[in-house]
Amino acid sequence: MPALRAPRADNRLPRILDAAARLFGGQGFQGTSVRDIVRAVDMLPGSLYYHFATKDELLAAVYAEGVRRISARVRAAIGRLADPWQRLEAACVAHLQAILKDDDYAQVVIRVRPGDAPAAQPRLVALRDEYEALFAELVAHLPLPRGTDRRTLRLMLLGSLNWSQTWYQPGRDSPQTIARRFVALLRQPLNPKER
Amino acid sequence: MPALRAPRADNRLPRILDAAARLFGGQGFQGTSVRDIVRAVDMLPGSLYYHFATKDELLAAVYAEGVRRISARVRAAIGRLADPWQRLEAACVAHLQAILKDDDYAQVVIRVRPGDAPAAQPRLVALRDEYEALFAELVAHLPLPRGTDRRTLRLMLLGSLNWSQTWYQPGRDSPQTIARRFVALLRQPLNPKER
DNA sequence: GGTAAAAACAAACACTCGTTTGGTAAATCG
DNA sequence: CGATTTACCAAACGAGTGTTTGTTTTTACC
Repeated sequence: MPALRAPRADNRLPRILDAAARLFGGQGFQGTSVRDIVRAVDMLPGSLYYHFATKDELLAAVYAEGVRRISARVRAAIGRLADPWQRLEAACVAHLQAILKDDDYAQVVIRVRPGDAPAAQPRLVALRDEYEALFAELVAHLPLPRGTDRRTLRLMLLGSLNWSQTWYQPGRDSPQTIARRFVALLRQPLNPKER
Repeated sequence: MPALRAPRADNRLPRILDAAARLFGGQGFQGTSVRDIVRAVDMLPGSLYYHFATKDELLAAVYAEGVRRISARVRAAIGRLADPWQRLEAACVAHLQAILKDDDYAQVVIRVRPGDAPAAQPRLVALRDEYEALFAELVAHLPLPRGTDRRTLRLMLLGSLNWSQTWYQPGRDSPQTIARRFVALLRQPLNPKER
Protein backbone atom coordinates (compact mmCIF):
# COMPACT_ATOMS: atom_id res chain seq x y z
CA MET A 1 0.00 0.00 0.00
CA PRO A 2 1.90 3.02 -1.28
CA ALA A 3 1.70 6.13 0.82
CA LEU A 4 0.79 9.17 -1.23
CA ARG A 5 1.94 12.67 -0.88
CA ALA A 6 0.94 16.04 -2.28
CA PRO A 7 2.40 16.81 -5.70
CA ARG A 8 5.52 18.94 -5.76
CA ALA A 9 5.25 22.65 -6.31
CA ASP A 10 7.70 22.67 -9.22
CA ASN A 11 6.02 19.94 -11.20
CA ARG A 12 5.49 20.66 -14.88
CA LEU A 13 2.32 18.71 -15.48
CA PRO A 14 0.19 21.84 -15.94
CA ARG A 15 2.62 23.19 -18.48
CA ILE A 16 2.59 19.90 -20.37
CA LEU A 17 -1.17 20.03 -20.57
CA ASP A 18 -1.13 23.64 -21.75
CA ALA A 19 1.42 22.91 -24.45
CA ALA A 20 -0.42 19.79 -25.58
CA ALA A 21 -3.70 21.70 -25.76
CA ARG A 22 -2.14 24.45 -27.82
CA LEU A 23 -0.41 22.07 -30.21
CA PHE A 24 -3.26 19.57 -30.56
CA GLY A 25 -5.60 22.47 -31.22
CA GLY A 26 -3.30 24.04 -33.76
CA GLN A 27 -1.96 21.11 -35.74
CA GLY A 28 -4.14 18.21 -34.70
CA PHE A 29 -3.38 15.13 -32.66
CA GLN A 30 -1.64 13.12 -35.34
CA GLY A 31 0.16 16.24 -36.51
CA THR A 32 1.74 16.74 -33.10
CA SER A 33 4.55 14.56 -31.84
CA VAL A 34 5.43 13.85 -28.25
CA ARG A 35 8.71 15.61 -28.94
CA ASP A 36 6.87 18.73 -30.11
CA ILE A 37 5.12 18.89 -26.76
CA VAL A 38 8.07 18.29 -24.47
CA ARG A 39 10.21 20.72 -26.46
CA ALA A 40 7.69 23.43 -25.59
CA VAL A 41 8.24 22.83 -21.88
CA ASP A 42 11.96 21.99 -22.00
CA MET A 43 11.71 18.36 -21.10
CA LEU A 44 12.96 15.08 -22.51
CA PRO A 45 10.52 12.85 -24.40
CA GLY A 46 10.61 10.03 -21.89
CA SER A 47 9.76 12.32 -19.00
CA LEU A 48 6.25 12.74 -20.30
CA TYR A 49 5.60 9.11 -19.45
CA TYR A 50 5.90 9.77 -15.78
CA HIS A 51 2.61 11.68 -16.04
CA PHE A 52 0.84 9.75 -18.81
CA ALA A 53 0.98 6.13 -19.85
CA THR A 54 0.51 6.92 -23.54
CA LYS A 55 0.04 9.82 -25.91
CA ASP A 56 -3.63 8.83 -26.17
CA GLU A 57 -4.02 9.23 -22.42
CA LEU A 58 -2.56 12.71 -22.64
CA LEU A 59 -5.15 13.60 -25.25
CA ALA A 60 -7.89 12.20 -23.04
CA ALA A 61 -6.76 14.47 -20.20
CA VAL A 62 -6.66 17.54 -22.44
CA TYR A 63 -10.01 16.64 -23.93
CA ALA A 64 -11.64 16.21 -20.52
CA GLU A 65 -10.30 19.55 -19.36
CA GLY A 66 -11.57 21.07 -22.61
CA VAL A 67 -15.08 19.85 -21.98
CA ARG A 68 -14.90 21.06 -18.41
CA ARG A 69 -13.84 24.53 -19.49
CA ILE A 70 -16.25 25.03 -22.35
CA SER A 71 -19.13 23.77 -20.23
CA ALA A 72 -18.19 26.20 -17.49
CA ARG A 73 -18.02 29.07 -19.96
CA VAL A 74 -21.37 28.28 -21.47
CA ARG A 75 -23.05 27.84 -18.10
CA ALA A 76 -21.60 31.13 -16.92
CA ALA A 77 -22.85 32.85 -20.06
CA ILE A 78 -26.36 31.53 -19.63
CA GLY A 79 -26.15 32.85 -16.12
CA ARG A 80 -29.39 34.23 -14.89
CA LEU A 81 -30.88 34.74 -18.32
CA ALA A 82 -34.47 33.62 -18.41
CA ASP A 83 -35.61 33.98 -22.01
CA PRO A 84 -34.99 30.70 -23.88
CA TRP A 85 -33.79 32.35 -27.10
CA GLN A 86 -31.51 34.68 -25.18
CA ARG A 87 -30.10 31.70 -23.34
CA LEU A 88 -29.44 29.82 -26.57
CA GLU A 89 -27.79 32.82 -28.17
CA ALA A 90 -25.57 33.43 -25.16
CA ALA A 91 -24.57 29.78 -25.19
CA CYS A 92 -23.66 29.93 -28.88
CA VAL A 93 -21.59 33.06 -28.39
CA ALA A 94 -19.70 31.52 -25.48
CA HIS A 95 -19.20 28.28 -27.39
CA LEU A 96 -17.80 30.02 -30.42
CA GLN A 97 -15.55 32.34 -28.48
CA ALA A 98 -14.05 29.37 -26.70
CA ILE A 99 -13.43 27.18 -29.74
CA LEU A 100 -12.18 29.99 -31.97
CA LYS A 101 -9.87 32.00 -29.77
CA ASP A 102 -10.25 32.02 -26.01
CA ASP A 103 -9.47 28.46 -25.03
CA ASP A 104 -6.90 26.05 -26.45
CA TYR A 105 -8.44 23.16 -24.56
CA ALA A 106 -11.89 23.81 -26.00
CA GLN A 107 -10.44 23.97 -29.50
CA VAL A 108 -9.09 20.46 -29.08
CA VAL A 109 -12.56 19.13 -28.29
CA ILE A 110 -13.85 20.37 -31.62
CA ARG A 111 -10.77 19.87 -33.76
CA VAL A 112 -9.60 16.40 -32.78
CA ARG A 113 -11.57 13.42 -33.98
CA PRO A 114 -12.00 10.81 -31.25
CA GLY A 115 -11.03 8.16 -33.80
CA ASP A 116 -7.53 9.63 -33.94
CA ALA A 117 -6.82 8.06 -30.54
CA PRO A 118 -8.42 4.62 -30.65
CA ALA A 119 -7.44 3.75 -27.09
CA ALA A 120 -9.37 6.76 -25.77
CA GLN A 121 -12.15 6.94 -28.34
CA PRO A 122 -15.10 5.82 -26.18
CA ARG A 123 -14.20 8.27 -23.43
CA LEU A 124 -13.83 11.16 -25.87
CA VAL A 125 -17.16 10.43 -27.49
CA ALA A 126 -18.83 10.24 -24.10
CA LEU A 127 -17.34 13.59 -23.11
CA ARG A 128 -18.56 15.24 -26.28
CA ASP A 129 -22.02 13.78 -25.87
CA GLU A 130 -22.15 15.00 -22.31
CA TYR A 131 -21.38 18.51 -23.49
CA GLU A 132 -23.89 18.47 -26.32
CA ALA A 133 -26.60 17.45 -23.88
CA LEU A 134 -26.31 20.98 -22.56
CA PHE A 135 -27.41 22.33 -25.92
CA ALA A 136 -30.11 19.73 -26.24
CA GLU A 137 -31.63 21.10 -23.07
CA LEU A 138 -31.42 24.69 -24.26
CA VAL A 139 -33.17 23.72 -27.48
CA ALA A 140 -35.76 21.74 -25.57
CA HIS A 141 -36.92 24.89 -23.81
CA LEU A 142 -37.38 26.97 -26.95
CA PRO A 143 -40.94 27.98 -27.76
CA LEU A 144 -41.29 26.50 -31.23
CA PRO A 145 -44.08 25.68 -33.65
CA ARG A 146 -45.58 22.27 -33.08
CA GLY A 147 -43.70 19.49 -34.81
CA THR A 148 -40.41 21.32 -35.11
CA ASP A 149 -37.52 18.86 -35.21
CA ARG A 150 -35.46 19.93 -32.23
CA ARG A 151 -32.74 17.35 -32.74
CA THR A 152 -32.11 18.60 -36.26
CA LEU A 153 -32.11 22.13 -34.93
CA ARG A 154 -29.38 21.27 -32.45
CA LEU A 155 -27.30 19.42 -35.02
CA MET A 156 -27.58 22.24 -37.49
CA LEU A 157 -26.65 24.91 -35.01
CA LEU A 158 -23.72 23.08 -33.44
CA GLY A 159 -22.56 21.88 -36.84
CA SER A 160 -22.35 25.31 -38.36
CA LEU A 161 -20.71 26.69 -35.22
CA ASN A 162 -18.10 23.95 -35.09
CA TRP A 163 -17.36 24.06 -38.79
CA SER A 164 -16.54 27.74 -38.49
CA GLN A 165 -13.21 26.56 -37.07
CA THR A 166 -12.22 25.74 -40.65
CA TRP A 167 -12.89 29.17 -42.15
CA TYR A 168 -12.65 31.60 -39.24
CA GLN A 169 -10.00 34.28 -39.56
CA PRO A 170 -9.02 36.43 -36.56
CA GLY A 171 -9.44 40.11 -37.24
CA ARG A 172 -12.50 39.70 -39.42
CA ASP A 173 -15.97 39.04 -37.98
CA SER A 174 -15.74 38.25 -34.28
CA PRO A 175 -16.96 34.93 -32.90
CA GLN A 176 -19.71 36.85 -31.13
CA THR A 177 -20.91 38.40 -34.38
CA ILE A 178 -20.84 35.08 -36.21
CA ALA A 179 -22.76 33.26 -33.51
CA ARG A 180 -25.43 35.93 -33.35
CA ARG A 181 -25.86 35.88 -37.11
CA PHE A 182 -26.37 32.13 -37.10
CA VAL A 183 -29.01 32.28 -34.42
CA ALA A 184 -30.73 35.20 -36.10
CA LEU A 185 -30.83 33.34 -39.38
CA LEU A 186 -32.56 30.42 -37.74
CA ARG A 187 -35.22 32.54 -36.09
CA GLN A 188 -35.98 34.68 -39.06
CA PRO A 189 -38.43 33.32 -41.64
CA LEU A 190 -36.65 33.03 -44.94
CA ASN A 191 -39.66 32.38 -47.08
CA PRO A 192 -41.11 35.45 -48.70
CA LYS A 193 -44.88 35.69 -48.56
CA GLU A 194 -46.39 32.98 -50.71
CA ARG A 195 -47.47 34.25 -54.09
CA MET B 1 12.64 17.18 -76.05
CA PRO B 2 11.14 13.95 -74.79
CA ALA B 3 8.77 12.13 -77.09
CA LEU B 4 5.62 11.11 -75.27
CA ARG B 5 3.50 8.09 -75.72
CA ALA B 6 0.08 6.98 -74.55
CA PRO B 7 0.02 5.55 -71.02
CA ARG B 8 0.13 1.81 -70.74
CA ALA B 9 -3.05 -0.15 -70.36
CA ASP B 10 -1.89 -2.00 -67.27
CA ASN B 11 -0.86 1.07 -65.33
CA ARG B 12 -2.04 1.17 -61.75
CA LEU B 13 -2.35 4.89 -61.31
CA PRO B 14 -6.16 4.78 -61.14
CA ARG B 15 -6.03 2.11 -58.49
CA ILE B 16 -3.55 4.14 -56.49
CA LEU B 17 -5.87 7.12 -56.59
CA ASP B 18 -8.86 5.00 -55.56
CA ALA B 19 -6.99 3.48 -52.64
CA ALA B 20 -5.64 6.84 -51.53
CA ALA B 21 -9.10 8.37 -51.68
CA ARG B 22 -10.59 5.56 -49.64
CA LEU B 23 -7.84 5.66 -47.00
CA PHE B 24 -7.53 9.45 -46.77
CA GLY B 25 -11.28 9.65 -46.44
CA GLY B 26 -11.42 6.97 -43.78
CA GLN B 27 -8.42 7.68 -41.58
CA GLY B 28 -7.28 11.10 -42.66
CA PHE B 29 -4.17 12.22 -44.50
CA GLN B 30 -1.75 12.09 -41.61
CA GLY B 31 -3.29 8.87 -40.43
CA THR B 32 -2.52 7.15 -43.72
CA SER B 33 1.01 6.13 -44.64
CA VAL B 34 2.39 5.69 -48.14
CA ARG B 35 2.81 2.02 -47.28
CA ASP B 36 -0.87 1.74 -46.39
CA ILE B 37 -1.74 2.91 -49.86
CA VAL B 38 0.65 0.81 -51.88
CA ARG B 39 -0.23 -2.26 -49.85
CA ALA B 40 -3.82 -1.87 -51.03
CA VAL B 41 -2.73 -2.07 -54.66
CA ASP B 42 0.11 -4.59 -54.20
CA MET B 43 2.97 -2.28 -54.95
CA LEU B 44 6.24 -1.33 -53.34
CA PRO B 45 6.52 2.02 -51.54
CA GLY B 46 9.01 3.51 -53.95
CA SER B 47 6.88 2.74 -56.98
CA LEU B 48 4.39 5.39 -55.97
CA TYR B 49 7.02 8.01 -56.70
CA TYR B 50 6.94 7.27 -60.38
CA HIS B 51 3.46 8.81 -60.43
CA PHE B 52 3.76 11.47 -57.73
CA ALA B 53 6.68 13.52 -56.53
CA THR B 54 5.48 13.58 -52.92
CA LYS B 55 2.66 12.34 -50.72
CA ASP B 56 1.31 15.88 -50.71
CA GLU B 57 1.06 15.82 -54.49
CA LEU B 58 -0.91 12.60 -54.30
CA LEU B 59 -3.35 14.29 -51.94
CA ALA B 60 -3.64 17.23 -54.31
CA ALA B 61 -4.57 14.87 -57.14
CA VAL B 62 -7.19 13.08 -55.03
CA TYR B 63 -8.53 16.39 -53.79
CA ALA B 64 -8.84 17.82 -57.29
CA GLU B 65 -10.67 14.73 -58.48
CA GLY B 66 -12.91 15.00 -55.43
CA VAL B 67 -13.92 18.53 -56.28
CA ARG B 68 -14.48 17.53 -59.88
CA ARG B 69 -16.76 14.68 -58.87
CA ILE B 70 -18.81 16.48 -56.25
CA SER B 71 -19.26 19.45 -58.55
CA ALA B 72 -20.47 17.16 -61.30
CA ARG B 73 -22.91 15.45 -58.96
CA VAL B 74 -24.34 18.71 -57.70
CA ARG B 75 -24.66 20.17 -61.17
CA ALA B 76 -26.39 17.03 -62.38
CA ALA B 77 -28.77 17.18 -59.42
CA ILE B 78 -29.69 20.78 -60.10
CA GLY B 79 -30.32 19.70 -63.64
CA ARG B 80 -33.20 21.48 -65.20
CA LEU B 81 -34.78 22.54 -61.95
CA ALA B 82 -35.95 26.10 -62.09
CA ASP B 83 -37.21 26.98 -58.63
CA PRO B 84 -34.35 28.47 -56.57
CA TRP B 85 -35.28 26.67 -53.35
CA GLN B 86 -35.70 23.37 -55.16
CA ARG B 87 -32.28 23.89 -56.74
CA LEU B 88 -30.68 24.58 -53.38
CA GLU B 89 -32.29 21.58 -51.78
CA ALA B 90 -31.25 19.28 -54.62
CA ALA B 91 -27.70 20.58 -54.34
CA CYS B 92 -27.61 19.93 -50.60
CA VAL B 93 -28.93 16.40 -51.05
CA ALA B 94 -26.33 15.62 -53.72
CA HIS B 95 -23.57 17.20 -51.63
CA LEU B 96 -24.45 15.18 -48.57
CA GLN B 97 -24.86 11.90 -50.41
CA ALA B 98 -21.42 12.36 -51.92
CA ILE B 99 -19.55 13.26 -48.75
CA LEU B 100 -21.31 10.70 -46.54
CA LYS B 101 -21.43 7.56 -48.63
CA ASP B 102 -21.32 7.69 -52.40
CA ASP B 103 -17.88 9.09 -53.16
CA ASP B 104 -14.56 8.47 -51.43
CA TYR B 105 -12.94 11.34 -53.31
CA ALA B 106 -15.60 13.80 -52.19
CA GLN B 107 -15.18 12.67 -48.60
CA VAL B 108 -11.52 13.62 -48.74
CA VAL B 109 -12.38 17.17 -49.76
CA ILE B 110 -14.42 17.62 -46.60
CA ARG B 111 -12.42 15.50 -44.20
CA VAL B 112 -8.84 16.53 -44.92
CA ARG B 113 -7.68 19.94 -43.79
CA PRO B 114 -5.59 21.72 -46.41
CA GLY B 115 -3.09 22.56 -43.68
CA ASP B 116 -2.25 18.88 -43.32
CA ALA B 117 -0.29 19.08 -46.57
CA PRO B 118 1.55 22.40 -46.44
CA ALA B 119 3.12 21.97 -49.87
CA ALA B 120 -0.31 21.71 -51.46
CA GLN B 121 -2.29 23.97 -49.14
CA PRO B 122 -2.90 26.92 -51.48
CA ARG B 123 -4.14 24.65 -54.24
CA LEU B 124 -6.46 22.75 -51.91
CA VAL B 125 -7.95 25.96 -50.56
CA ALA B 126 -8.47 27.28 -54.07
CA LEU B 127 -10.23 24.08 -55.08
CA ARG B 128 -12.55 24.23 -52.10
CA ASP B 129 -13.33 27.87 -52.73
CA GLU B 130 -14.08 27.12 -56.35
CA TYR B 131 -16.59 24.50 -55.27
CA GLU B 132 -18.25 26.67 -52.66
CA ALA B 133 -18.77 29.38 -55.27
CA LEU B 134 -21.35 27.02 -56.72
CA PHE B 135 -23.36 27.27 -53.53
CA ALA B 136 -22.84 30.99 -53.33
CA GLU B 137 -24.56 31.30 -56.66
CA LEU B 138 -27.45 29.10 -55.63
CA VAL B 139 -27.94 31.21 -52.52
CA ALA B 140 -27.67 34.38 -54.56
CA HIS B 141 -30.75 33.41 -56.54
CA LEU B 142 -32.97 32.71 -53.55
CA PRO B 143 -35.90 35.05 -53.10
CA LEU B 144 -35.19 36.37 -49.61
CA PRO B 145 -36.34 39.22 -47.41
CA ARG B 146 -34.36 42.38 -47.99
CA GLY B 147 -31.19 42.55 -45.97
CA THR B 148 -30.80 38.84 -45.45
CA ASP B 149 -27.15 37.91 -45.00
CA ARG B 150 -26.59 35.48 -47.84
CA ARG B 151 -22.99 34.78 -46.98
CA THR B 152 -23.94 33.71 -43.47
CA LEU B 153 -26.68 31.59 -44.95
CA ARG B 154 -24.21 29.75 -47.15
CA LEU B 155 -21.72 29.27 -44.33
CA MET B 156 -24.39 27.97 -42.03
CA LEU B 157 -25.81 25.54 -44.53
CA LEU B 158 -22.49 24.16 -45.76
CA GLY B 159 -21.14 24.06 -42.22
CA SER B 160 -23.95 21.95 -40.85
CA LEU B 161 -23.84 19.68 -43.89
CA ASN B 162 -20.10 19.15 -43.68
CA TRP B 163 -20.07 18.65 -39.94
CA SER B 164 -22.56 15.83 -40.33
CA GLN B 165 -19.56 13.75 -41.40
CA THR B 166 -18.63 13.60 -37.72
CA TRP B 167 -21.92 12.20 -36.44
CA TYR B 168 -23.51 10.45 -39.42
CA GLN B 169 -24.21 6.75 -38.98
CA PRO B 170 -25.11 4.58 -41.99
CA GLY B 171 -28.40 2.81 -41.52
CA ARG B 172 -30.02 5.62 -39.61
CA ASP B 173 -31.37 8.77 -41.29
CA SER B 174 -30.28 8.89 -44.91
CA PRO B 175 -28.17 11.75 -46.25
CA GLN B 176 -31.16 12.80 -48.33
CA THR B 177 -33.39 13.01 -45.27
CA ILE B 178 -30.81 14.94 -43.30
CA ALA B 179 -30.21 17.46 -46.07
CA ARG B 180 -33.91 18.07 -46.56
CA ARG B 181 -34.44 18.61 -42.85
CA PHE B 182 -31.68 21.20 -42.72
CA VAL B 183 -33.09 23.15 -45.65
CA ALA B 184 -36.60 22.93 -44.26
CA LEU B 185 -35.43 24.23 -40.90
CA LEU B 186 -33.91 27.25 -42.55
CA ARG B 187 -37.02 28.13 -44.52
CA GLN B 188 -39.46 27.65 -41.70
CA PRO B 189 -39.96 30.58 -39.30
CA LEU B 190 -38.99 29.43 -35.83
CA ASN B 191 -40.36 32.38 -33.95
CA PRO B 192 -43.81 31.92 -32.49
CA LYS B 193 -46.14 34.85 -32.96
CA GLU B 194 -44.95 37.75 -30.89
CA ARG B 195 -46.83 38.18 -27.66
C1' DG C 1 10.71 -7.40 -84.50
C1' DG C 2 13.65 -4.07 -82.66
C1' DT C 3 13.67 -0.09 -79.69
C1' DA C 4 12.59 3.50 -76.79
C1' DA C 5 9.55 4.85 -73.28
C1' DA C 6 6.54 3.46 -69.30
C1' DA C 7 6.01 1.38 -65.04
C1' DA C 8 7.37 -1.02 -62.02
C1' DC C 9 10.88 -3.76 -58.50
C1' DA C 10 14.57 -4.15 -54.94
C1' DA C 11 16.89 -2.24 -51.55
C1' DA C 12 18.19 0.96 -49.00
C1' DC C 13 18.67 5.92 -46.73
C1' DA C 14 18.14 9.25 -43.23
C1' DC C 15 15.07 10.38 -40.02
C1' DT C 16 11.11 10.43 -36.78
C1' DC C 17 7.84 7.97 -34.04
C1' DG C 18 5.93 6.46 -29.41
C1' DT C 19 7.84 4.23 -25.66
C1' DT C 20 11.03 1.77 -22.04
C1' DT C 21 14.60 1.32 -18.73
C1' DG C 22 17.77 2.51 -15.13
C1' DG C 23 19.53 5.94 -12.58
C1' DT C 24 19.46 10.61 -9.99
C1' DA C 25 18.47 15.19 -8.00
C1' DA C 26 15.31 17.49 -5.13
C1' DA C 27 11.28 18.48 -2.55
C1' DT C 28 8.10 16.81 1.03
C1' DC C 29 7.03 15.27 5.52
C1' DG C 30 7.83 12.84 9.85
C1' DC D 1 17.93 15.89 9.96
C1' DG D 2 16.66 11.79 7.58
C1' DA D 3 13.73 8.79 4.80
C1' DT D 4 10.73 8.44 1.15
C1' DT D 5 8.54 9.74 -2.79
C1' DT D 6 8.11 12.88 -6.64
C1' DA D 7 9.71 14.26 -10.92
C1' DC D 8 12.72 14.17 -13.88
C1' DC D 9 17.27 13.01 -16.97
C1' DA D 10 20.04 10.12 -20.11
C1' DA D 11 20.10 7.00 -23.41
C1' DA D 12 18.41 3.94 -26.04
C1' DC D 13 14.99 0.52 -28.56
C1' DG D 14 12.42 -1.15 -32.34
C1' DA D 15 9.30 0.01 -35.56
C1' DG D 16 7.59 3.14 -38.99
C1' DT D 17 8.16 7.50 -41.89
C1' DG D 18 8.57 9.72 -46.66
C1' DT D 19 11.75 9.32 -50.22
C1' DT D 20 15.90 8.08 -53.46
C1' DT D 21 18.66 5.40 -56.44
C1' DG D 22 19.86 1.89 -59.68
C1' DT D 23 18.02 -1.82 -62.15
C1' DT D 24 14.64 -4.65 -64.54
C1' DT D 25 10.47 -5.96 -66.79
C1' DT D 26 6.79 -4.93 -69.83
C1' DT D 27 4.37 -2.44 -73.17
C1' DA D 28 3.43 0.67 -77.24
C1' DC D 29 4.92 2.09 -81.57
C1' DC D 30 7.60 2.41 -86.05
